[in-house]
Amino acid sequence: MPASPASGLSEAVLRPVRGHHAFEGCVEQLATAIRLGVYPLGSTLPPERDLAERLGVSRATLREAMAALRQAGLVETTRGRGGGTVVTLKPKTPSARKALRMSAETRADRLDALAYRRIVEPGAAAMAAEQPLTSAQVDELGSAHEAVSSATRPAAHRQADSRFHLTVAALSGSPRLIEAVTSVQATLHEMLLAIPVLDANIAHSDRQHAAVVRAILSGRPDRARRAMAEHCDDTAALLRGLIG
Amino acid sequence: MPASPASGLSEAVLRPVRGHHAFEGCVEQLATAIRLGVYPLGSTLPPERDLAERLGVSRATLREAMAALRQAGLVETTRGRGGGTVVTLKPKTPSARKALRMSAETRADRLDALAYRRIVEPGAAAMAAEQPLTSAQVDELGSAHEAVSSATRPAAHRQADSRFHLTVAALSGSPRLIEAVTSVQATLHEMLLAIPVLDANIAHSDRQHAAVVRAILSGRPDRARRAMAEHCDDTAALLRGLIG
DNA sequence: AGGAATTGGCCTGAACTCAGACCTTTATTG
DNA sequence: CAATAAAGGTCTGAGTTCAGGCCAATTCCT
Repeated sequence: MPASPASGLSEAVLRPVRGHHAFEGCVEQLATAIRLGVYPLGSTLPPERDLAERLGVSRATLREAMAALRQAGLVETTRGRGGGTVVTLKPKTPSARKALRMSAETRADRLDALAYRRIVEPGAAAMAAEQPLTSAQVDELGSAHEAVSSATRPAAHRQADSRFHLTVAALSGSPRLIEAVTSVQATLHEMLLAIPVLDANIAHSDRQHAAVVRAILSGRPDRARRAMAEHCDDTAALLRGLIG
Repeated sequence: MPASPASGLSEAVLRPVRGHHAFEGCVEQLATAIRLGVYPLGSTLPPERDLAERLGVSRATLREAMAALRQAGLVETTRGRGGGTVVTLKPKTPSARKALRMSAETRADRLDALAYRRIVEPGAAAMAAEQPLTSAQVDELGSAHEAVSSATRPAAHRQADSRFHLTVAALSGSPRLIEAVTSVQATLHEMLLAIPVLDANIAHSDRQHAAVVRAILSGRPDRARRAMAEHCDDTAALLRGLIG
């Protein structure tokens, strides 16, 4: 052995130090947040200076990203006090179109996202159930859940669903988990846009959401984990049919 | 409320698009890999061109990072065919020193790492147990485990332990999980260096490792998850005492 | 009405990063 | 011994990003 490390660890452990240019990363994060409904239609994004700081990027770079979003029609900007950047993107309606053209890499990445989700989202639910929640947090969870079950149009339902999952993750209080769930939801969202919405699936999904909420509110980590795991499994089964 | 999104999701979801400069990121990843034992003392790192590509960085940038590692005494470089960069850092011996001076942020981050670990490592173990393993992978797992239990000096034991956990993660086959475990092990490693090594702890830990290995080799995901969860809990208990 | 505050728009010089070509050193191979 | 291959060492010009200050528009407060 030529002094190189024994195993394949080397290949597995080293990861790109940063995938793309800074402004592309900003575009991606903001566009994802908008599409997932973190910033719903009509809401105003935080001021540029705040966003830049939060994204760890200079204002110049952030503004490049904003320009891209503007040009892509996701947002509109007005100046002056009380002005800002408002979301104008209408959520897309899921449909069963071109779900087929997919490179092997994309396919593998999506399967990985499903497997990863199966681990982090139940974990997040369990952790949320362990936390002592403030009444504001209880309200947030309640309204996030309410928004999903009362959404009528498929597009709105899709966004509300993402928001619900992100809300659960946020309740866990773990920055690492929140990031994990956010990135996994971004991938998931893309996949879900490619399948038609069936009422039966929605009703089923809502029941599972309700079970998760109950478990979290009553402080039962294990039950929350199992409920979320089941939910992930069912969604994954639906999606795996699509992509593989 | 001024049209800004209702919840605290906004603050939670947006994360720095990249923490630092590219070359700092490279230094960090390589130094971590070396300290965790991915590249043990005396081994040769991959050629610069390979490393640069794997880290997604230009060779110029990678070389800056290498220069930093060289200056810090972690590696030495020789030219010509068969040359390269070899690891010269001797693993540090754990000891109970200055574990006290710690900012509130650091403390919170470490607690988060422990909580996150409790979710991702058991998940990785379960996933590894689900995979059909090649005989090469079986060997890798075996020798990683063997290295831990047969290590005599505390410093070597520490590295072997990290390698063991990374190996389990690598067997899961999920890039996202591997990254999660790597980053969590980096933080954990720092913490573990600050506590003294007790033979009783090591023996206990080794028994748990063995249980994890058995469960993975016999293809029992649930058992693997529980075994790893128990192991994480015990380590965490040890560490939480240290950091408050 | 007038001033203060908030917000996006813009500019500049310095620092960082990239891609790729080319050079030098050293070991292997024929 | 000469040729080749494999590795690190160096250079250059272009593109990105940064920090921070200043400007312009608009609303809020007195």
